[in-house]
Amino acid sequence: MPSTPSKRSAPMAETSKSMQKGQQTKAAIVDAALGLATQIGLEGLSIGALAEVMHMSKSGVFAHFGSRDELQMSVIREYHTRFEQEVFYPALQAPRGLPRLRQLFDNWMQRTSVEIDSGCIYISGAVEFDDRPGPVRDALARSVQVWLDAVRRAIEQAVEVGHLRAQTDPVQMGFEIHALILALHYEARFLRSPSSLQKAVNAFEAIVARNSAH
Amino acid sequence: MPSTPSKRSAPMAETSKSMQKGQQTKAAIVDAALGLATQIGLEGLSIGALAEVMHMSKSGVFAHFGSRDELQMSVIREYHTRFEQEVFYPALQAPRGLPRLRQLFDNWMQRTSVEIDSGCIYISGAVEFDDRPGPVRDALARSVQVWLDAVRRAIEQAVEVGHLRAQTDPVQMGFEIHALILALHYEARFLRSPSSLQKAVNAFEAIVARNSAH
DNA sequence: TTGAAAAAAGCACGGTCGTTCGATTAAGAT
DNA sequence: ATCTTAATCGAACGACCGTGCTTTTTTCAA
Repeated sequence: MPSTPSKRSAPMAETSKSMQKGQQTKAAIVDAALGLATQIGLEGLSIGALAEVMHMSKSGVFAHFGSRDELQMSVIREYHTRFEQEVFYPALQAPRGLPRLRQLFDNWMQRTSVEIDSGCIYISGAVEFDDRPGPVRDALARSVQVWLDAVRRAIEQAVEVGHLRAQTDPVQMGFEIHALILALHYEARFLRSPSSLQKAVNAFEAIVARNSAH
Repeated sequence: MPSTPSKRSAPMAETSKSMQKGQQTKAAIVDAALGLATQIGLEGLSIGALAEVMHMSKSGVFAHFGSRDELQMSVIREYHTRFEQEVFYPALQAPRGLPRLRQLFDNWMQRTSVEIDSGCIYISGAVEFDDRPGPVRDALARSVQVWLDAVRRAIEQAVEVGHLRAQTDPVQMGFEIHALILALHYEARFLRSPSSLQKAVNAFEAIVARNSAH
């Protein structure tokens, strides 16, 4: 019977299908680690706490990764994958140009809204690793950059198809959109300020209007 | 001879003037602690490391605060004071309205630029404490809110004196300006993306233009 | 069903953490 | 110069950290 032994209900990359027991529990560990990391940050993520959640021994958990860095990078990879699945790919169904850009922002904001309760490791990780060189920082920065580049490309397409003015600076516009997400996260999650979501929507519409053709 | 025995050259609230030795070294400790906290965060700030910097024993440092929370809150208070001195008060010399708002943003951005090397505890602290209730979180959130309220008030004044359109939503505009600072910090400090400062300036001008009278 | 290989556990190590407490030194007023 | 008080030190505590080893358990195929 191919029932998954995972304790958490969140989506997992692969379940049991032609997986040895090892990879299976490793996936479950990464899943739990991601849950912990979004709440207390990548730095706050400890192997002991993770083992407790998994009902395993510390060394049992540790053996799957070999180092704390590898554990953190596994979490980053998993987060990257889910971000792609939830935010990026679904937006590709919208037509090129403004509709797709709008969909990307909507999905992004939707995800950020969820993360007001759970936290976002692209944001918390940036603060935790901005001064700490190493492989984890590199992996995180690369992952973020991939996403920001995707947003910029969507803006460029919107210019190409004539939805946005030709003088639109895609990098500048990407910066401004990214800023809205950061402020939404900050004001909603830390300051518990209500209606932050509406403010982000308003600001996005203003940015689009300013760069719109006609 | 009233020379200050402080090891660091950063500005200190009070030096020796009618200060017992205790308060004097406490001020020096807070000064050093602020320096550490801006680099590695309030959470990363450890009493042991602080004692080493101060050439003191752990317990000697600890005795001045009685708890780690009190140390962190002392750092927050000190940061608040310096932020006021460097960003807020100087801008009050500019005339009410758009000039003062511009000056506030300039000073804020200037400070953020410096903090691209040193870090900003209003930003790092937000992600460190967004899920951790307690007195430190409260002190930090209150301190941030005081500043954001000051920015909002400056916007309201700009509306009152007719520099900005009457339909301008000060809370909305404050959100958007705050967003630029967050993005500047994120992209410059974490992603090491160049010309982030110029992007923030451009975006600010666009926001002002959109809300300007005439 | 047996046996090799993989997974997990158990235990210990050196280290850092915040905090406590008693002893020791320095400071400031008389 | 003395004495009280404040400031600092030194050592220790329990807890948690990441990691390395060895042993036990589980898995999976022949």
